[in-house]
Amino acid sequence: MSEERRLSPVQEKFILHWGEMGIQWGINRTVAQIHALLFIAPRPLHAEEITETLGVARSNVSNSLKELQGWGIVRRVHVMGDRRDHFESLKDVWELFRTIADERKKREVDPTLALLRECLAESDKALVRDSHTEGRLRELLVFFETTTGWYERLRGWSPSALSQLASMGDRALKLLGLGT
Amino acid sequence: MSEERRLSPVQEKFILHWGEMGIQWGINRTVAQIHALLFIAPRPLHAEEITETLGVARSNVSNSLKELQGWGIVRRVHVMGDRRDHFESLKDVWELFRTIADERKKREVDPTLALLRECLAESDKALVRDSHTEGRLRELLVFFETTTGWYERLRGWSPSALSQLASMGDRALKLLGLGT
DNA sequence: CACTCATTTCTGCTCAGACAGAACAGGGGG
DNA sequence: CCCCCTGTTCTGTCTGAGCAGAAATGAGTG
Repeated sequence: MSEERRLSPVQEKFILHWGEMGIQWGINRTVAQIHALLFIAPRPLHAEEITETLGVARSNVSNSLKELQGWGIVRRVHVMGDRRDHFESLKDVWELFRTIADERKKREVDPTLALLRECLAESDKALVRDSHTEGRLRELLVFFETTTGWYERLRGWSPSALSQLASMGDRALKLLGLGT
Repeated sequence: MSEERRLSPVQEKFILHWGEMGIQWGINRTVAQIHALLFIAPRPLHAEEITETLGVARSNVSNSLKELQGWGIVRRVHVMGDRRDHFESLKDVWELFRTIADERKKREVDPTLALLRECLAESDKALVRDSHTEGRLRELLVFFETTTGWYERLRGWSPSALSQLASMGDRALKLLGLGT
């Protein structure tokens, strides 16, 4: 029973903060906390450990883990000699955030693109044209198309390439003849 | 009374979608809907119009407008010969999202950076070092430092420079000798 | 084939955030 | 100077997400 792994003050602080951050970004607090715990855990944890460590109900942990797996940032692993499922987070930070970004794009940006195209199509065949609204929506569409196109190219680049590019800063722009 | 401006189906569709999107990103539905309405409105609207158009309480509109102003994406304007406050959204899409990104960075990313540094500092002087947690947090810190540094450089660039860079795609990388 | 252990699903409760309506404040204009 | 128009703040209600505990499912073992 109760291996009772106590969190260090630093760990607790981080997990609590991560939970609050989650809320700001539309992610359930417990889900975010569990992810934070798995992220700093030195080994895969099983549900019972999570339950005890965070003080939430087992069912809550179960559902939250399912959601995290749905996001693709937590996966089930098996530990030899233990029947229980264990869970671990993606550990590579770049991969982690790329995965989250991919998923958010799929869930939120793509449907928005679809909706904007739909709206513009309907607007086209409407009896009373509303060119102002149309213009606004078109600008939004261009924005999302441009940025997602950009993201899709970027996401394939290696972290090192990205960070090199970042560290080059404005020099990169000059090289490319894109100075402001 | 009741100028009763009715929304077109397209407008309604867009506003409702924008509201749902808001929720996904941790923004109140009504707040997002009001923003959507102001974004597509051809002229500044006063609170009463918003109340009627969206069918929400006046107080709700008042508070939501205050929040939108806090985000810096809606501002009060005065219309000649009308004592009532009128409100309009930022119309330039790039500026709009840059403003939102700036604000989210200030509210969420910067505090996270501060917290991670705090955690690492505390971890440094702890009696029992937890090098694993420390490592994870350090990686997160590097990630946030890198990406925010990158954002801070990028945010000054003109939309046209950004879209040119995007359209260049991988060629840009090759030019910079950063190919994967 | 029953029993145990692990996990998921179901059910109902709880509470925080969202909201409406009322009360309040104030500032022009008649 | 008073009253009306506009906007804000306050207060109570309500809804839905979040959650705990119970029940159900399943999987492995003796």
